[in-house]
Amino acid sequence: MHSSELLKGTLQTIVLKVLKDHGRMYGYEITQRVKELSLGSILLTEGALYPTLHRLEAEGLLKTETVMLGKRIRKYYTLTPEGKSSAKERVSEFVDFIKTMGNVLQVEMN
Amino acid sequence: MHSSELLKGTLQTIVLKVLKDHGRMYGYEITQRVKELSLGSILLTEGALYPTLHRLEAEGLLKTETVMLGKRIRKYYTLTPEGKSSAKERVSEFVDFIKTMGNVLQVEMN
DNA sequence: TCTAATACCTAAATCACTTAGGTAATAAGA
DNA sequence: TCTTATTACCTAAGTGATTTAGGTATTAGA
Repeated sequence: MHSSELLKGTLQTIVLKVLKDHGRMYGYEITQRVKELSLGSILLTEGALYPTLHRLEAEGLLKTETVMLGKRIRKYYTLTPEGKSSAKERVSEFVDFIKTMGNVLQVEMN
Repeated sequence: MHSSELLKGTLQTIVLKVLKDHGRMYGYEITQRVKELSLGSILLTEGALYPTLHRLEAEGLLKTETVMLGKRIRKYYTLTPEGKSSAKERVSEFVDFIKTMGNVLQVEMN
């Protein structure tokens, strides 16, 4: 049961931060890791994930490494230096956003 | 006005909760209140707000009262009982979402 | 053996929100 | 007093991230 509407706009932040914390990862692995970390509540769809990975790569935030496992292709993604600072920036943006929302909604979040 | 992308999906929650906390309000007043509470970082656009108010009303979460101030129209919105429970539900959904994001992004939010 | 899971991908459709208008009354300022 | 800013409502076309709905193919498990 994922928080559908609220999740919008967070995909890039999630991908960048998860890659920052776990290092080299491939697409499918990211979906599984996020599922784990969110206790099953965030299920990234591949239709959103892959285009996002490609976009982040095109923007120079990620670099790829294609590996063959037998006959199966696997594309590993790693943060570039710009990707790392972008990850940090996006997370702090998110934290700011949460603080602001805490004020607006008058809720304590801890 | 920073976190534009992150704000998506939060408009209904904001409107419902602000109305719950402040009682009877009109559209323009909501934009001003949210601006205040967010210290200027959340500026609701009227193009998003008014259709949202109309939708919430159509769904039975808000009821309206039109008042004439001299020659000027003002439409006050109040939560219906369903609106009140919906506000509570959406806020707790948001809090859950934040907790989940805290786990995924590995950040403490307090 | 055949289904589930792994693993990559694209593209049309969706829909909340932005952008860009519109009308009009009132307050403030030059 | 004229003009601009602010208040106050509204709609509709365009945008763009995400969903939905496909596609291909390998490997593990029942």
